[in-house]
Amino acid sequence: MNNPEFDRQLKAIANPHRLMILGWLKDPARHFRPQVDGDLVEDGVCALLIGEKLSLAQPTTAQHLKILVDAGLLVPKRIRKWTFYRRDEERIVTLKSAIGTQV
Amino acid sequence: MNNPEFDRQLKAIANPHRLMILGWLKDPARHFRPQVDGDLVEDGVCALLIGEKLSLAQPTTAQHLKILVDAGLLVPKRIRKWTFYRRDEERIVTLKSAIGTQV
DNA sequence: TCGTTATATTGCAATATTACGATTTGGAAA
DNA sequence: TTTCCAAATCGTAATATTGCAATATAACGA
Repeated sequence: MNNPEFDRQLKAIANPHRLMILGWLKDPARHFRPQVDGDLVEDGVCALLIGEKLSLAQPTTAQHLKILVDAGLLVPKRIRKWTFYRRDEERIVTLKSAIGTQV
Repeated sequence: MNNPEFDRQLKAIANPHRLMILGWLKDPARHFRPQVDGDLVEDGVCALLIGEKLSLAQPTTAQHLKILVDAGLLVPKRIRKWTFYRRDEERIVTLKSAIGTQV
């Protein structure tokens, strides 16, 4: 019943900015301009572009991304100078299913 | 996209104590002893019994219940001296569906 | 009316969350 | 190496959340 990871995931999605990030990353090509390095879909979206769209300072964006990564909902991938983020669809499906049974 | 009610509902379920309340109220007869007034299923569960099971002070329990009621997930019903709480299954289904599409 | 019981409200402390500026780290280019 | 850029971390302020004690309100019963 008392599942710390589940609780961390619920807290992770209980924020409008982080919900927006998750929403945009469902279809990166639709929401972000092409990147020089890293494929939008394969590798994910550069933290810089996400922060730009959020209109939040860089450390704040980094913090939100960390919360989503720590919750297991996003996968980070470092390529050269940048960190790209994509959804972990499997974990997200599992989370939704847990919400379905536990809420 | 920016839906204040949806955000309030996500915050409401992002707490272990409130998750427990929602879980117990799925099958009140399984988790609570019979009540003198008010049918466990029809009317809901008395705040006293919920607080007892939570092992939290009465004002804290009342606060958690208020957050769930304000989010539209619980329905309160005052009968005589007591307030009974039951799940608003319709709103909860709608919330789950919104999580399904928005997360 | 008075006392008791159940719930709600208020005030407050401890902690968590969210935001930012400043600084550090890691990698790439000059 | 030095410089530059992206990201991460640190320190801190503002605000929100969570808990409790004290008190108020509402409903009942004697």
